[in-house]
Amino acid sequence: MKRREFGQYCGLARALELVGERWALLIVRDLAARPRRYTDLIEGLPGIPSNVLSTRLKELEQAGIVERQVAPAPQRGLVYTLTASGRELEPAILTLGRWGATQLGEPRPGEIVTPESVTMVLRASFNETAAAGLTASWEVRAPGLVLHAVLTDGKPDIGPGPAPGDADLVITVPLDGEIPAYRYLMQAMKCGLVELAGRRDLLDTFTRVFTPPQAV
Amino acid sequence: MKRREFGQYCGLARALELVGERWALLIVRDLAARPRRYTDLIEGLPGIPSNVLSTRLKELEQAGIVERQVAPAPQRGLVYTLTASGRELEPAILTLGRWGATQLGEPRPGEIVTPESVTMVLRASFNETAAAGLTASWEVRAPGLVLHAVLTDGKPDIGPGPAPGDADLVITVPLDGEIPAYRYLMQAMKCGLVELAGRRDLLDTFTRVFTPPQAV
DNA sequence: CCGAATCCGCAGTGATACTG
DNA sequence: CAGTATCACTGCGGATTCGG
Repeated sequence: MKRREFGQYCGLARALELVGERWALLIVRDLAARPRRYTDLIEGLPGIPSNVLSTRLKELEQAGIVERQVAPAPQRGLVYTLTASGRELEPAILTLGRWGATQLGEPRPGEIVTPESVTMVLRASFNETAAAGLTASWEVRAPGLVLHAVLTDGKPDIGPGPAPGDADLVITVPLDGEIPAYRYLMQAMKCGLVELAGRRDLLDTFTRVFTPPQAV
Repeated sequence: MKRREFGQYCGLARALELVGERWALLIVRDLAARPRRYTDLIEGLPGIPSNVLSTRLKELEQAGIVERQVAPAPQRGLVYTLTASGRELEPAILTLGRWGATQLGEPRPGEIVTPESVTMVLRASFNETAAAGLTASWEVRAPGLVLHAVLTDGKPDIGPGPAPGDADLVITVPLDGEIPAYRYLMQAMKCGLVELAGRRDLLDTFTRVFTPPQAV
């Protein structure tokens, strides 16, 4: 399985050799949100051919970016996880995603939103300065979507699924239809078109902490 | 020329649709260093097929990332430049390149280094904190390579070619052979195996300003 | 059901040659 | 110098099949 090379001794070229193939960075993004099984990945990557996913996972495993593990406690089966160097890709993914977000425009027909993509946008929108020193937890709910964001002394834990323990504030965005994109979630929050349960004063904190300095 | 899509309303997916095709980000990297002509690009991207370069440039132009211009003063001809949104890709390129640099290992046989790639590594290595408030200029020379780095009150101008005006310090790295990779340049500087012309005290400043906090 | 492997048609790519 | 043109090849997309 000889991989195609760029012939340059350059960090960018090497990065593209390792994660530049089609679908590769999207797979890493999904795994950065949380460990996933093969079929979870298929579901979160609309239209990926199963043979391509299989090939990418092997390449990423060989590159030391992805690990294949037997799932721990309840559900057994195989899960794919990022290794340490895979996790170090997160800043690159977030930075590239921030740029892409400026090019998004309106959703095109058929384009979907997944919990993993919203998770990464939420991480990309995290404003370290605004969060400094804060401790609080939120749970965001919308159709097909539950996310948690926990701040511990300014350090974020942002991911899909409910907050561990009880969230200080549960924000429910009462929209219809499919999973809404992050921008529509934030729009609803800033207009107050949300249902709150818990410390209502933390809604404003949330929008400030999850709006990047340069805006998305 | 229908472009392949990922079917996700997500910044990362959109970014990959726009600059995820083979060679695209390397072309953007070369143009981020300085405007280049078609044949300059061919020369700086070892092994790129000319038809692929041609196709990519058209796609990038249509995406509003690259502009085709008639060269200004002396040499006439066509040059390709980044648009504003193309220039906004630079943080993403630098971040991805920093990750790739951690995966580089030793140069593989036949891998080359180009002035554009070294320029981008120099920009990626810039340490804003260490540079704060400084004003100074350097010129780095090595076989096949001349770079300038100008600091004005902490603001960097880093690119290929000699410094505008006279550099405060000219650092010549006396190596043989092809263009050396950035890491070898820095190694030589930190060991003092360089020739200096100008304010010799600025050598140490240079190595501090161009070593990122987490090291490359 | 999960986790793939296999087969096929086609589009994107690589290599080379050629042209305004 | 700045690209087209041609053609072989391979990776990708789509579907189906297969073993645990």
